[in-house]
Order: sequence, then structure tokens, then C-alpha cells
Amino acid sequence: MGNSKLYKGSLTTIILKLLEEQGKMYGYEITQKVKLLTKGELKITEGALYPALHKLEAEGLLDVEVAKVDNRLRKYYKLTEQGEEETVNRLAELEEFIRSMQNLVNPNWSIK
Amino acid sequence: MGNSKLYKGSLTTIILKLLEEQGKMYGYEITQKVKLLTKGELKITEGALYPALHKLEAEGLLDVEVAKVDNRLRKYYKLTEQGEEETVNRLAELEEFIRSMQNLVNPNWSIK
DNA sequence: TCTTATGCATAAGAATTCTATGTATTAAAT
DNA sequence: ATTTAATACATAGAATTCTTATGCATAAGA
Repeated sequence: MGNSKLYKGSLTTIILKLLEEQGKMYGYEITQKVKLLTKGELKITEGALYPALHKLEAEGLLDVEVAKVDNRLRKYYKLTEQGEEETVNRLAELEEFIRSMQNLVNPNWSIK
Repeated sequence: MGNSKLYKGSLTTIILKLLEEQGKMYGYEITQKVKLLTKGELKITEGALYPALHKLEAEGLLDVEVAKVDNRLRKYYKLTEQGEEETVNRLAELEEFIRSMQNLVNPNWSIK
């Protein structure tokens, strides 16, 4: 999660969520998408991303499909059925976490 | 951060914020306060808390003051000047992080 | 009297991430 | 034409953070 030191543990949730809405993505694409969506705030490093993808795959949450584009390798990942279920759970947990943090840190905020 | 699995890196920010608004607190008090404020959502374990406090102290962000109450030891921590500055920075980072995550995960939310 | 609550602490291990490095192709810049 | 940047994958070693387990000690409650 690059230079913006904060908050380990959110990477897999980000990956799952992106795959949920994009259908399928490859690693490099994920790093660029996150950079774009957060205006450079979060930078996913390759050393974090690829092991995370491999682990999610090993856990049965992702499927891989290899493609060759312009003679370059791409590994497209998509959610398995189990992955879709897990995504729902992780997002709910993340939302709870964010609410808790807001209560702790700035009770004036609220999510609408 | 106990059973509620999520998100390493937020503990020190929580500690700093609580000390900012409470003036001074001791370790056990922090665990109880967090449990209360988050309705049991976040449980800070001692194995995480005490090392974190020691580190913040070593970094010069906290000062300690030992007290004895009912023949039991208490170590009251409070922010140093440097700690107050750092708290402002960390809270700004946390807010940025939360906004980023919301953009990623649920663009329909917003903080008001 | 036994258990729970209060209050501190550390050690070993797990989990996650960062930094550095490696390979290879394509596109852009000099 | 050649160097650099971008694309695309990967892993190893170190650092950081947290969990689990354990330890000591006093006070309060069952």
C-alpha cells in the first residue's frame, strides 16, 4: 500500500471489491485503477499485490485465466462463487470498521 | 485489535486521538474506553497496546507518569508537544484514508 | 475461596506489507 | 538508433504490526 503508510489489512478487501464491480482484472490493471480512483493517495506495490492475489487464489476466492496481449502475459482474475460471498462479508466488516473509527476519531462525521 | 480482525496501523492513531481529547490516560483505561466507544466492535489486546505505548514513548510522542491507586500501579500517558503535532498529521492521514476507501468501496457514501 | 476485574509486561509466532531485485516486451523519448 | 519509461509478471528478505499465550500482582465480588 505504498507510501501512504496506513492501514494494512485493507488490500484484499480492495481487490475483492474491484473484481466484484469490474468482473475481471489483471494485476497491473488493479494498481492503475486504485491509483486513479484515489487520485494517487493509495499506491499498491507489486510486492504486496501479487502475493495477495496468489493467496486469494489459493483460498479459492479467485479464479485465474491467462491471456496474451501484444505478446505480453496477463493473468486475469475473477471472483469464484465463494469469492462473491466473502466479498459481501469483507465489505460489511470494512463498513463497520470505518464507522467505528469515525466514532472514535471524529464523532461529528456521519455516513449518509 | 482483538477478534474484530481488521486493519493494522490504526492503533497508534486511536491512542493519540484519545490522549488528545482526554489529556492523560493509562493503558487499561484506553482498552475500556475503546470498547465503550465502539460498543465492543474494537477490542484492543494488551499484547498490542503496551508495546505500542512503549514505542510511542520511545519516539518522543508520549510522556509517562507513574501513579499508585489503591496499591495498584498505573502509568499515565500524555502527549508531548511533538506528540500533539503528530496527532494532527495522523488524523489528517486517517481522514484521507477513510475518504479513499469510501471512494473505492462505496462511492455513494460521503462524509458530511 | 474461587473467579473476575484491574493493571502492568513480554515472548513467540503469524500476517501483511515494503524494499529491492529479477525477467521480458513494447512504446516513447532523445 | 539507443536509452528510458511503461507494461506485466514474480520472489526473497526485512520490517511492522498484531495475536496468542503466558506471567506477576492486587482488589473486589460470588
